[in-house]
Amino acid sequence: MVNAFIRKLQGYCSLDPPDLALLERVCSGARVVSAHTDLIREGDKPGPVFIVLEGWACRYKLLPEGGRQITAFLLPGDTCDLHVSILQHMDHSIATLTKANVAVIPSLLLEQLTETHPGITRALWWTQLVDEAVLRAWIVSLGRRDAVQRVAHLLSELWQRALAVGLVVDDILRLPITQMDIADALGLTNIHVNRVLQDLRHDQLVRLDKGRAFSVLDPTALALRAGFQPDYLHRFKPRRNEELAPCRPATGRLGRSGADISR
Amino acid sequence: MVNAFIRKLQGYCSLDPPDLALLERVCSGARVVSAHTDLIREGDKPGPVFIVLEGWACRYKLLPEGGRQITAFLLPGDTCDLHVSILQHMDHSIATLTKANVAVIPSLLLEQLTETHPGITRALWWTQLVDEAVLRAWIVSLGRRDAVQRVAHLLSELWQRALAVGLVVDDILRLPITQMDIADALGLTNIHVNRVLQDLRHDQLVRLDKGRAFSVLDPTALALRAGFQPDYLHRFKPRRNEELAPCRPATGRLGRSGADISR
DNA sequence: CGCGTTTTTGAAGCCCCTCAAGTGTAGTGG
DNA sequence: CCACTACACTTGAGGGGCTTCAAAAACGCG
Repeated sequence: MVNAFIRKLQGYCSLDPPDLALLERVCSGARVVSAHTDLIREGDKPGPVFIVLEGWACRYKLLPEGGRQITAFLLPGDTCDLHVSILQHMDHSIATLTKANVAVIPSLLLEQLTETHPGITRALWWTQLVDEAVLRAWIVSLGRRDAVQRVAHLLSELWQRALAVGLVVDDILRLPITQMDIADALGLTNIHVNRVLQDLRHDQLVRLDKGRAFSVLDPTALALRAGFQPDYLHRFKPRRNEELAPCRPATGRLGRSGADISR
Repeated sequence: MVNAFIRKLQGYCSLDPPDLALLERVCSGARVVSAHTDLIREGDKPGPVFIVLEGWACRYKLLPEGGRQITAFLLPGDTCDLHVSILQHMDHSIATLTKANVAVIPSLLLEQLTETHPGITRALWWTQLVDEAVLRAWIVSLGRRDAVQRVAHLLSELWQRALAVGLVVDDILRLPITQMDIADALGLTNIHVNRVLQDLRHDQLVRLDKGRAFSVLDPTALALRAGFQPDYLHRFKPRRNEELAPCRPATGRLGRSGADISR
């Protein structure tokens, strides 16, 4: 089976066979990292670029008061930023949530790679734009959705992203994360996340499995509940659950047209 | 006076005189846009790249139910993403908040520019990394800070960014935005923002001026109230208010070291 | 089996929202 | 100059969603 990183990139762009082979080789030197291990910490000098090949990780920031806010989940195929190395220090930490298989690419190597392979460069740009779009969607959830919608939206997003890298098997996505992780991602308490999940379970949208992992049962109904519109993930390859049609939001206060601005 | 965009880039990197002249020329064809005008809308096909030279703008998303969530404020010197043009459609809208002066750069021109001028390219990478860091800080605010801290943090961030482009005059930063805008940015109601601002005014941290604009009076105390740590803005040029020393947050649950991962 | 972690349940309370009204300010036109 | 309008800001009362605190049950791993 092709690795998750390549599989994800192919969801955005068509890559030439030579590019594919090159990426395959670059990722070959992966190493296993146990669960709950920091790959890099806030304040550290940025080092190599990480690519998660198996397992789950997250970006997070700690508050002076002791709280933790997760700002992104990294699934297999996800990377940390391309150009972090030009910064003096990390402004957030990255840690594994489960045992993970992580490719470690020297930033210099990646730089050379992008300079000589425009196809790969373009695919990486795409992933970065999607990462930013995900951050914005995260903000919308935290700012304007209630707890049920937040959980449903997060699960819907993870479902779509998991589909893209083949993490959904038998129509089931197993989430190897705790309710505490979800709470820290959504700005809630684990207690309230628990109650929300009970609601969703009662409505047959998710299920709690053995082994501290729950599954998404009905992604369509879940997306409906969340007000989830998958456009922002910017995938162009056909995906399942196409019935989640993008709906244009009602026009708001800022109604004046700016069409003439562009030209 | 040099334009805000160039001034901002110089806060990150040293640019050669020829690069400066080139940027100056690229920005010369700016146009005036009246307040509350969409530069581009969610769903639109991405067009040219905008650079705000004067005035304020914001990125925002509308919800199906009608709410608005602002995900970023664009100050003079700020741009929209470099590579948006490779996406099929915008996942968010960008609108002016005040009357603004906006440079409109064809994406093709910008592409050529970056291919031939590595210094400019590097500076633009930097701004993009900072934009992402700002998004993450935004998430932390929405997820883990109460209303007073959120407002104080936003004002502190805007203060620092305004300093970088010379928007702070006589130790005063005028914010030409409404309390509604702040509310839509912070996931609050305008009513509650109003009460929070009254608290901050009572403590002599901000002031309400004539002409629907308020000023930051005591940025140091404000930053203290917010738990604001300016590191994430990644500026290397000396800035004022250096007394806001970055403090390393307490180590959290994810304590295991991953130092050995990097090499 | 035993212990740490995670999940679950209950009760009390607070932060912020909703609804509703009222005040102030700027701009417009008679 | 003053009505008239539109918009932003302000104030109050009541309610709900989520938190905090506390403890028990369930699970998983050595």
